[in-house]
Amino acid sequence: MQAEERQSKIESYLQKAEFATLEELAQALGASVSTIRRDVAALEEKGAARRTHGGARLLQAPKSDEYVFNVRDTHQVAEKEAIGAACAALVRPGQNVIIDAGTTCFHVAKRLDDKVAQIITNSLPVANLFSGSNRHEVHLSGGTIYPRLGTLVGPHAVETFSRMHADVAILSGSGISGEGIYNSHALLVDIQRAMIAGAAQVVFCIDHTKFGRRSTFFLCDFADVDVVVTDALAPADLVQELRGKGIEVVVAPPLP
Amino acid sequence: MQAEERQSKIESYLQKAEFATLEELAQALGASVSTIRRDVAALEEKGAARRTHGGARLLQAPKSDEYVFNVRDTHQVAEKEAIGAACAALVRPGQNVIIDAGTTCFHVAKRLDDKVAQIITNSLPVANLFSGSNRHEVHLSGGTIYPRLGTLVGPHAVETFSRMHADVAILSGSGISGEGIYNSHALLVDIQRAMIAGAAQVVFCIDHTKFGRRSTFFLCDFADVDVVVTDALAPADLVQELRGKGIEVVVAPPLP
DNA sequence: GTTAAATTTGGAAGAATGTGGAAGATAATG
DNA sequence: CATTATCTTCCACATTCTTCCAAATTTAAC
Repeated sequence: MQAEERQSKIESYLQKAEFATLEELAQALGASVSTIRRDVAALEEKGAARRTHGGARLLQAPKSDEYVFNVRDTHQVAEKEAIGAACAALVRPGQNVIIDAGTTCFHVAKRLDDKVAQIITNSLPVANLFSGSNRHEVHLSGGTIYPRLGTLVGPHAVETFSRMHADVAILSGSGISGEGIYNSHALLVDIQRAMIAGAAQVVFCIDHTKFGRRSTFFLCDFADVDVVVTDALAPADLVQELRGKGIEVVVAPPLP
Repeated sequence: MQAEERQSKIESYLQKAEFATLEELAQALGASVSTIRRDVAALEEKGAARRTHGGARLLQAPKSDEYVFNVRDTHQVAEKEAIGAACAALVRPGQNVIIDAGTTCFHVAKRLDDKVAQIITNSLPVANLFSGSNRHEVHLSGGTIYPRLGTLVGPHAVETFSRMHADVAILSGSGISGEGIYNSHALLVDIQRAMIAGAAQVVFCIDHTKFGRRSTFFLCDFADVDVVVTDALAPADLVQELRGKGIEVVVAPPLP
């Protein structure tokens, strides 16, 4: 195996795990501890990881903070809370909703309260949020847990959504441009497409930092989208452009 | 485990518990009190926690959005912990296991550590337990959350298990008599039957208070059961009777 | 296609650091 | 004030790091 390939595998291992011992990495990649040590040193040099005694740790939050489920480390909390409140206000009492994984959608879930009775999600944090409540019926998709993010992924998850239907689907993405909406995780794209197909109304919650950005995977174009909820800092020209395409754009006012 | 990882785990433990004794942390993380003391000192240095006599406390009030599950639990804790340890000892490294919902099985899960790589469950607490670990692949069944218990039930859950296979299934019940094993929740019985059908070896963890009791629903007879794990207070005559039927009965010694 | 140079890899020896426990000092509790 | 628990400080031991070297692999040259 090439050194570069190994290093990129170490990176993605750390993306998932946050920490890893050299021993662990050596075993996972089939290389010696010495080699891994050198690789980790190179990654540190490059600024991609930090060396610790006995291992390595992720230096910075993974490239898309969107799916990291640690509220402490999240950015744009105020904006996301505002978006959460505005988006929850769009939901009419009694509707059943699909809620995507990710911090932005989690903030919507927090604001839903007793408005909705049925919730369908692939997010462990959302499931935990409602798990104690007997006023909600929560359907959790099956699937494999993506570590650290608490998101259920894989074919089971896709299948669940392709067989369920809801009045509203609340989703998020990691980029939005004139062409459509993007996401940075390949595993999530299939799931989100199934969510979109299964919902009568599709709402995307996207904070201003994602505007004008295209990330790795194209998710859908605007024909599939009914509403976009964003915050007050979203660029006015792009908002205007979206409205021109017939999308309802809700700009969430900052919360007091 | 490396120092940084341990410290980060201490942080998230404190997020859940707000306060923790060093003893408690040492036990939860499998390190000595001395080491934990040093870690907590480092966290204080960093400004992430505050040292107190005998333990550590969170600096700021816990964020309500944290990914939460209960650290402390219910009745017969000592017995359940003993059963958990004894049952986990039965699992051979590298096997993949199905884990049932319920507190007894949760204690087994806590003791599995790195022994198993693949875990299949319908329990939210078990899923949360492993959700941060990169060393485990956790498959969560789909289904509807049964509120109080954090258990996934319903046709989706049954279907998941009827399509998956494992080396060992670890289950619990609410009653055991000469005829077989019982459970008090109708919704769980179908799921447990699917778990049994999908596993090469079936292990039941049943504490002594359940012996000689029959509860509402008959789950299975002893033809389906390979091993029963119970605690030292289980009535000797019933244990003998089970052994007479060819069941391997493991009586867990009390933990020191 | 073969040989030589350069690079990468895996491992070993001593240095550095982390870990667990013990003894006495200090603080909490009744 | 006596008793218990916890803290500090220290030490032996274990793990990991650095540095070096030989073998293996890749690249370059002929």
